[in-house]
Amino acid sequence: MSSSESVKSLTELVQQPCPAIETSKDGKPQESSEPPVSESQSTTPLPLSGHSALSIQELVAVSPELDTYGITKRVKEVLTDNNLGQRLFGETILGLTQGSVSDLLARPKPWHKLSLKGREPFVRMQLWLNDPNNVEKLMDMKRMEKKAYMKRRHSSVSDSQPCEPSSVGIDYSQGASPQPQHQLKKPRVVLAPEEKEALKRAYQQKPYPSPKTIEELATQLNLKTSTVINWFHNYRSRIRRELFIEEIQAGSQSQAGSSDSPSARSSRAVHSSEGDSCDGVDTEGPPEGKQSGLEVDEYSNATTKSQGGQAESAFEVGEEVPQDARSSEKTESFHLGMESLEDTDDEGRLKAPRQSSPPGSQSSGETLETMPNSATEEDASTSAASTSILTGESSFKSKESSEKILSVPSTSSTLAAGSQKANSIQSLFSFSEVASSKNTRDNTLRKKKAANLNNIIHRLEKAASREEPVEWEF
DNA sequence: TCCAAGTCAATATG
DNA sequence: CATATTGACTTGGA
Repeated sequence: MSSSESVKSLTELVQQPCPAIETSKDGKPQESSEPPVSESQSTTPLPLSGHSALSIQELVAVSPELDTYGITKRVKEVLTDNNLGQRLFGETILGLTQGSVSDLLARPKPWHKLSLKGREPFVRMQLWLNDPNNVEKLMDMKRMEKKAYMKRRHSSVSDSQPCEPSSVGIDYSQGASPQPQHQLKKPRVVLAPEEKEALKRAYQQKPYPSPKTIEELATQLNLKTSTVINWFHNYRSRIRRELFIEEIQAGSQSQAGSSDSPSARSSRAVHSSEGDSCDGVDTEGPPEGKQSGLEVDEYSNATTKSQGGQAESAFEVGEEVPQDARSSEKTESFHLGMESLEDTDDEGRLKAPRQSSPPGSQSSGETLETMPNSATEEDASTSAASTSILTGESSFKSKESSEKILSVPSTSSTLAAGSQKANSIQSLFSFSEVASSKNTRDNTLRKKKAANLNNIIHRLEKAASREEPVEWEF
């Protein structure tokens, strides 16, 4: 019964552009003339109480499309203007930790790409922005926190505080920790730059590595399998996200007005809307150059660029590529160069802080043990690649080349079926940047896009296994 | 099972 | 101190 009505009012509440805050510089074009729906029921701060959570979810369910980018922008303004931190805001208003808030504010995903759960924080933020007392409330919280802190400092008694989890063992050896026996702490794996590089390279060749491949990678990098798996998951989704924000920014700029329903891509067959951009093609971004055209013509760009890819061909043909590049066979082994780490040695790190020692034996390490400087000094030309993934492998500018290798070498074996078509598709994209010798640094962006493209290709291939893919038009 | 999306929480950086 | 990054975990969908 009340549903329809309450829903409506709630919706309006959410939509409201936040009249209170004076920070609204840009001001939204749409001003709701409706006086605030004094529905009150408070602003339900957090799930703490428990009785409010529900309403939020309902709200999310009926919420109109929100401008996530705009919301985060305003939130950031308000927070900085009032010297309020993300931690406080996150914990108090969103019920999230500082890190999550930071991430959310820095890289909001477009509304239409968010799940119900993912929309929740944005609805909360909007609600908060609409609350005339938002800042004050937070300030109060801040004060209270400070007070509590001070109190604690002066008297360590603290009756209402369990005194944290510290205590306990008091003195641990801390230094040696000879045997891995205290799993309670888990050191938190920190991948070395070289390891990340190797993984990225592996990703570019195979965004979705098979279990077997993952095993190999793990072994060769001396990482736990789960770490490799997690890394791929995280990398994939983070790359995807990077593109999202581009999408948002680009969108908000060029085509502002118009109907507010950017979402609905409504692609006939593909709901996945992965299409979010096949634009991936590099957008040549001069370092920090502010210029850049935020046009949406990237597509044209893409096409143009793609054809320039012949340079790549040279690469393909070049036998430089250590063996199997084109004839891999069963043992798909890739070669990820460790990339010379500049001059500075490198040896040391090998023993990263993690103690990866799978239960039981294992020790397949063998060759890769400590390969860094040892072999490969420069022989590379031939032998090297054969086995270890991490070998220095410096046969040639691996850096650049490998970065845009995207051409899944042979591998016809794996995806047999749709592979062929996929190949053609790939050819369409073959980027290949010719000389990028200039700013070799910072191709990160390009790299990411390329990676994403590969990702997309992979999906297409998968989807293609069903029917004739030839239709794709980009 | 795999994957993606959200998060957490440790740690890096500023 | 604050904010940013990132490996791992959780949840929910095929």
